[in-house]
Amino acid sequence: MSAKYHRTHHCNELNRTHVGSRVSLSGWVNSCRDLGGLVFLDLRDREGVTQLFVDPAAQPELARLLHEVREEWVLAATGTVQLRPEAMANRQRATGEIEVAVETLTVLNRAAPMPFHLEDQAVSEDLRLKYRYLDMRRSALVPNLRLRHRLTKSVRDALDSRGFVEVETPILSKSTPEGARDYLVPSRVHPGTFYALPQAPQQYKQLLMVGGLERYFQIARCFRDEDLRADRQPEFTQIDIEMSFVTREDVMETVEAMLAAVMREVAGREVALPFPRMSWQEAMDRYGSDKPDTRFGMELVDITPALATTEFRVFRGVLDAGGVIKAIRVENGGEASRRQLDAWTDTVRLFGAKGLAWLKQAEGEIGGSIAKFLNHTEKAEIRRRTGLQDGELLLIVADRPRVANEALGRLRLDIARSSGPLPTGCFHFLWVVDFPLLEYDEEAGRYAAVHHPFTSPLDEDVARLETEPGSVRAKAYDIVLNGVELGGGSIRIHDPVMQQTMFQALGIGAQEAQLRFGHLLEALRYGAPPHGGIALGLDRFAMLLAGAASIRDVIAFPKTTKAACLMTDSPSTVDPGQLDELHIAIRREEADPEAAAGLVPVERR
RNA sequence: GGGGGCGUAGCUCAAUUGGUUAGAGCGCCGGCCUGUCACGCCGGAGGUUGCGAGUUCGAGCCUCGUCGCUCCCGCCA
Repeated sequence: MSAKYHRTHHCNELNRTHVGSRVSLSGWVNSCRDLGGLVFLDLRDREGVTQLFVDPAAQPELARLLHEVREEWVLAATGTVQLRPEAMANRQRATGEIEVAVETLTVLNRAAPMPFHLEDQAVSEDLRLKYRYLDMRRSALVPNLRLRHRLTKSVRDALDSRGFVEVETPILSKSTPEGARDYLVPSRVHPGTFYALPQAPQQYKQLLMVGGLERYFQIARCFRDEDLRADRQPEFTQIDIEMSFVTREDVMETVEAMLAAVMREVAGREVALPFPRMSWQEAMDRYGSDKPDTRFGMELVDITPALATTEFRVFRGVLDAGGVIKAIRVENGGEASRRQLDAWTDTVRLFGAKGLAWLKQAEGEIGGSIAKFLNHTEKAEIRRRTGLQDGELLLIVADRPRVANEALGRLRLDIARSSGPLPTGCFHFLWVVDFPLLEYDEEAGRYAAVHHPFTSPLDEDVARLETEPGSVRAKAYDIVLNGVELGGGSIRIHDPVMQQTMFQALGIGAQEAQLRFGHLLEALRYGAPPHGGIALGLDRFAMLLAGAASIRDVIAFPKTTKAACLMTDSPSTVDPGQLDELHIAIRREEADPEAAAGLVPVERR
């Protein structure tokens, strides 16, 4: 009870109403200002900072102790709250009007000099990752983790109140051929076999529906051994949901209600329901993306009709090959420099576009890189379709629809982001529906599932599954927030025959289907209810709510883009004995004979 | 797998055309200081310029390779 670090208050609590009270605080030394005849010490805990005050004349032994004290030492202090002199109040802080006149001070722990300034906003990220526990003491990370906690709790409450049951599914799972690369875990007791870490609890949650659970959810850790991005980590968390006896509308309504509750509780915001819905085709046509950011305009305009009879060779070639000519109109773009246009050209080339054409208008006249190839009618028609005005710029890509859309979609985002911050505190939810069911994979020479192989086709498209598979749409839906894919789901196939048909369309033979998905196929035979669900990226959601630039900022211990943990230095080599037990031998890499021969220690850094 | 950016003191950065002993601020160590709040002032220590080759009379700077961090393309059912 009376431990020396017992606290009566936290460090963001005391104000003028506490003056005269005897209090105890514990925390870290944020800074210590020894003025010689006066000593101030800012004590910090997770809630805030309180100034401690010591008068060396009155307490010489305390002053001597404080002389030793350094940044980030851990202290417990007891003293009396006193008002600061009027002019000395710090209005920046909740506790700025008072200070604690110290009576006893205990050093709970010393601290080595910090590897970086905790207050320094410019510290490199690898250093922050190596000393994540110090990074956490700074202002940004802990509030993000607390926000994430509130988010998770709010999700649990919202789903619980709607009859959902939280169920844990196995982490040691089964490898499946479709989808992302698996993280594998070797089996000790079954030599030569492997578990896979789940990319998602997809099959388990469907089996829970067959099991009659009806409403399932899980805050589920998922693992994918693919290359990283600012919004992609090798392990991440999904809000995983599955429901029985539901249509797409039922799932979307449930998710909307949950998201509205979360937005209210976590962000204090009311969002209008239902969320807007847009077909995948419309999203691609208007925004060049299957996750459009609808916070701003600058939509893609199809100017193909204006150029249907063009004799400009480049455009003619594209049109004759079945391509399209699309444009975005950039307000205030008329002044764009050559250098800027070159940079934009590089951007569209990333997506396979051969080039970027541009037009601009000044004093009613259209000029630009391709102006001389267009006749008067074509220019007028382009102006009519795009609304081009003086001082504005038109960026044009002529290519296959997919290339033109994606290139301009990216350009649209880049230009919007570079021409000033996008509206903050603004949350545009959007459903994108009617995704294609299948997509032709050039490399594999077969169709692949756009969502996953358990996704149900639209009823009206089923007939085309075997004749024209590329045109079949899915009972799938993505939820998009501010241009970020927050989650996606679908109504699943619950008919074993349909599931077999789907595997066939994917080029998965009956034998392989049985080997990889036999458990699911069999389960569908025993009275599987119609069911569907969704999975939402918890990390991305937290990132957006926190206004963070990367999901690393809302994950306590994230990994680098090479999937390494700089703090624990994982992955790492293991004891040969461990490998023996797992029946695993490390193959020597040909590329580096010295390292393979063990002449050079393998190091990372 | 590919492309861009970055790598110099504990941290953040500088260093002219390739030229003498690689500097500054903060931090660290020592001292001074009665109203500070990233206190201030004086003094001091601190460097394998990520690593390895090469070019050169001479490399932090140029070339090649390599490692790490990061952004993007591919990839991510």
